[in-house]
Amino acid sequence: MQVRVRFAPSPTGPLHIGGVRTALYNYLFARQQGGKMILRIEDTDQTRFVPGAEQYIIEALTWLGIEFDEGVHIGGPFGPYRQSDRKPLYRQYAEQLINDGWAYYAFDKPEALDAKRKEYEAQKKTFQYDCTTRIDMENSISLPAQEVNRRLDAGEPYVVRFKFPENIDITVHDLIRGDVTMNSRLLDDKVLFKSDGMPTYHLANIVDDHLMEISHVIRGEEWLPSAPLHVMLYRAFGWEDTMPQFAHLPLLLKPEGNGKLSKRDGDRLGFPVFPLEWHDPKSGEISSGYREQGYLPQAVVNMLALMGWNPGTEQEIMSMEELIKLFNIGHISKNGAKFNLDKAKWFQHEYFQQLSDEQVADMLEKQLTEHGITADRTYVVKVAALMKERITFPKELWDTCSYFFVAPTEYDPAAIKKRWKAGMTTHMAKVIEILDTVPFEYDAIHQALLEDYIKGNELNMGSVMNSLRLAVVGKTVGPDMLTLVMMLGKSETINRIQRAINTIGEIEN
RNA sequence: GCCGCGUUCGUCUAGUCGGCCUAGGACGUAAGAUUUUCAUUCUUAAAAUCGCGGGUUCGAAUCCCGCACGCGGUACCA
Repeated sequence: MQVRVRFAPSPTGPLHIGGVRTALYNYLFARQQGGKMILRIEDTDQTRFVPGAEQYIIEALTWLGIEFDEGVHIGGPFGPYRQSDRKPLYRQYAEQLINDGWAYYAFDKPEALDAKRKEYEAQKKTFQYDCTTRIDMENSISLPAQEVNRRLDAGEPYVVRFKFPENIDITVHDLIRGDVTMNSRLLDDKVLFKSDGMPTYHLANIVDDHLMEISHVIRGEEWLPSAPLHVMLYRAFGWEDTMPQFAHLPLLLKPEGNGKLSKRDGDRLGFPVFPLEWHDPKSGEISSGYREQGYLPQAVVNMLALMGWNPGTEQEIMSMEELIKLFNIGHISKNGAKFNLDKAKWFQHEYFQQLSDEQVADMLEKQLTEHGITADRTYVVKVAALMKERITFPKELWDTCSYFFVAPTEYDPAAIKKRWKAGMTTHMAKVIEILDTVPFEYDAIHQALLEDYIKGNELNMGSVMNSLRLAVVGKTVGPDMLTLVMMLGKSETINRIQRAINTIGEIEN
């Protein structure tokens, strides 16, 4: 049997990171099984449509390297792949269910249903449209056939509801959780077909999954409660023998406390919950994205893959290719996972280190341009190589290595206090003298400055070298001091030291 | 309320049909080593009486029952 899986988001806004994980798991499974990955847009709720959301979804998954074989953006033999484009298709299936006694027309107005719910609520009960209450409502079961036909002919709005059998156990076999059984008595007669002529999710997803020959439905746990309905639908249509297998994924939880990860949490705790930055077309609100924060797509993929799944070994760093090889549904965990920012950063750091010097140089060059600086490519690459291991995000580049390109204009007061001791101006003047007289080569300077001058005079290595660093860099962080001096060149280094001597001056302590 | 799912170090988790678990790894944390500084790297440590209570068994994190807690669902939303 050909494995065919689908990712079926609703274009109601930016794709949530939990949705991204669902897409990823579908993708990994499809690739590993040599199957097909399909993108289907579930836009049956026209009131929730958000412009740009569909494009966002495609762009986000493309950025992450999650590719499709068929879908709304590339077509395929089972199209169309947007449910609104399949609208004419669904009515006949709803009618088929009615004709076979699996569904019925219901004419209840939304206000009438609301009133009913309130009435029940007043008695501390919950109204449910089911086998015990449908006889009291306005539908083709409670109303005489004549009346039903009259209303239909008169064009009265109606919905189609599923007619759950009264008391049967329905078992859903879930690949992650095993058998889950629910009794039909507790399930309500869900609306299958809405009065606006569109199907609900329940009808559309069964019809489409069947027509598109989907073999495995891998989706979020929030669908588990309605899975029995879906199983019943397959049964009602007579498609049970080709029904897809189900796997309900655990939820992604917020980092603190409990509950589903939401947009708010991300903004509050300083990490994105969306793959890409999102500009809300209505409110104008901007939500940050992993891409814009500088996360590498491989890092996001790797991190997401391990939130709810593991390869069964202790390996944690895995490329997409390895994930595809190693992925298996059996190792998906049952419990929800809390998002952990530190771990996300760790993955990012790991993948950032795998970048080539050239790639980091590209990032750095872009930032230099923003600061109006042009520099020699070879020099930029050298800086990139030196700085790479010290940072996690591209945006840290400029802040941590600007001194390679511009002289410091101020000196860290804390560092002055700690390192610039009495007599330091004399030592710095001596450093200038050494740089000026000794051949400007790493080993020669090293010998003259570190060995002969500092060690020879039993000076404090930490103090002198850090003061030198303070003078040249402006603060006491950075790569190997002499490497830096060699890169800056003789005159630039001397100028910087001289300026520091003039600016900081002699300290008495 | 009702229904369903879940519950192992702070976090992600290993643990697949009971014994090799005096519960392993990773992130984070702490200490140390290396380094002229920072970062990296390396070493070590602390950290879960396996939600609680009962069983079953020679033996349970692993099986059964009850309870608690958390989450999800309970829309003409997906």
